[in-house]
Amino acid sequence: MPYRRTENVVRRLAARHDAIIAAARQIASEGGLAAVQIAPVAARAGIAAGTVYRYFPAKTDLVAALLSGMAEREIGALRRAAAGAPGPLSALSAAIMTFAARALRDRQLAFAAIAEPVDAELDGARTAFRRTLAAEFAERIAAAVVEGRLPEQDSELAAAALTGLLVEGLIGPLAPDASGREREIVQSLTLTALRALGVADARARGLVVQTAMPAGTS
Amino acid sequence: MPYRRTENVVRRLAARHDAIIAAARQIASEGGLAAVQIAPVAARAGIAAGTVYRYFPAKTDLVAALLSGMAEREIGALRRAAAGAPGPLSALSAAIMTFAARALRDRQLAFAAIAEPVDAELDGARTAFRRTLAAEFAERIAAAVVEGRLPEQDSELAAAALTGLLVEGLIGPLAPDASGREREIVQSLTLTALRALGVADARARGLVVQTAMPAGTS
DNA sequence: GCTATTGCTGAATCTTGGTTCAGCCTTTGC
DNA sequence: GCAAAGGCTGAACCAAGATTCAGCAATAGC
Repeated sequence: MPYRRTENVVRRLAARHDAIIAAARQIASEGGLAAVQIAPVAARAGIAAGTVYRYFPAKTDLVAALLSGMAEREIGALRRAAAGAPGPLSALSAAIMTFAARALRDRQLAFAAIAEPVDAELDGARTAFRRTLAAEFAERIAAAVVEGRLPEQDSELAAAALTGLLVEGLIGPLAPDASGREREIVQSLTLTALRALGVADARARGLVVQTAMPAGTS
Repeated sequence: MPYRRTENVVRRLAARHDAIIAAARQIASEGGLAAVQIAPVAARAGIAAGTVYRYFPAKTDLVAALLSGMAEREIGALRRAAAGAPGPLSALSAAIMTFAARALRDRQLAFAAIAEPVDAELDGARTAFRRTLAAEFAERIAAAVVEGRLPEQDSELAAAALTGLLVEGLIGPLAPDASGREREIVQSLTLTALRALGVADARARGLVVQTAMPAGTS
């Protein structure tokens, strides 16, 4: 019984799996989710179209893998940003600003992941992303409410509204052209977002200023 | 030269034109924009599929007609609601509440018109709707800012954010189930929206209370 | 080098749904 | 009732793109 799937092969398979997702991400970043088609992804990954199906049972699964990976990194970034904050309110503020800044950094990709119109099958994967994001916000809102730093409110509803506010203001079709004034937009929108949640004087409290447009990776 | 397109025929043609749009609206209201397909629309309108193309050059045009009609009615409703208000702030508040209440009344249709994922061709028609709505809000925000009733802000950006806030809170995939508590959600979201724009004490000022969930038509 | 096993290829197939059009039907004006 | 001019029909056509699969290639173990 020759051929026993050696360590070597396993590594190669895993690498290819990741290469496919990476190719999909690149393409999404350039042309949106609509451009994520099997043939181009395969071409970019340097394999044949049929091979994709040895790694993902259907295109939906590929997209789901791509998006869940992104969601994970995104949530991680929010948490890291919030972790250093002294209180629930500044943690929330940091999370909001981080999300905003990152979304503007790769707007096309963010649009693809969150807002771009796609057909129903893919939308499931997409909604999961949105839901994850909103859940993260909801938790922080609830925490701030409990500690009396925010007025009483339905944290789920508020988180949904917050997500919509940020998405539409940053990356939706109505969002203004941000090139060159990213920082201004991030600050302005964060201010609006915090006001929506019930922070009357975010600026005065120094919740909005301490930002740096991250330019790094991940 | 017989057949001269009599008044009678013209009426019938116009009626059929409207019937097609009406059929499309019904179907969208039941199954979303994705369900608006030529064959079902034709069937519901009582005509053959090919006939639709005698009235609309392409499906996109049918959808555009449907949406622009809806947008017109929607904007009209907002304006009527705002017209009776004593000042720019209460006009804005009335517009927001009206939009929210109407959206919840036919959520599926509102979702189809504003938020449902669709493919790119249709999205143009859809974005127009959204843009119209945001423009209406932007104007009212700008007016309130000029009169010093709202803090200085970029009214375009604020309007985009406001639209996103309302859409996601009311009809997007993250929106909570509203059945039975429409009024509560409308009020809560309006409060949040007004806070976002810089109204610290909307409730105290009586900007949020005077509502009636409209149950009528149009 | 040989063979069993697995991986890869990419052209052919399928599916979905918009769009077309040759032929039939209806209306008009006489 | 008749001819001309549209209008209507719906089956056939087409395009896009996901998915399949028979044949070829590579690898492991000997």
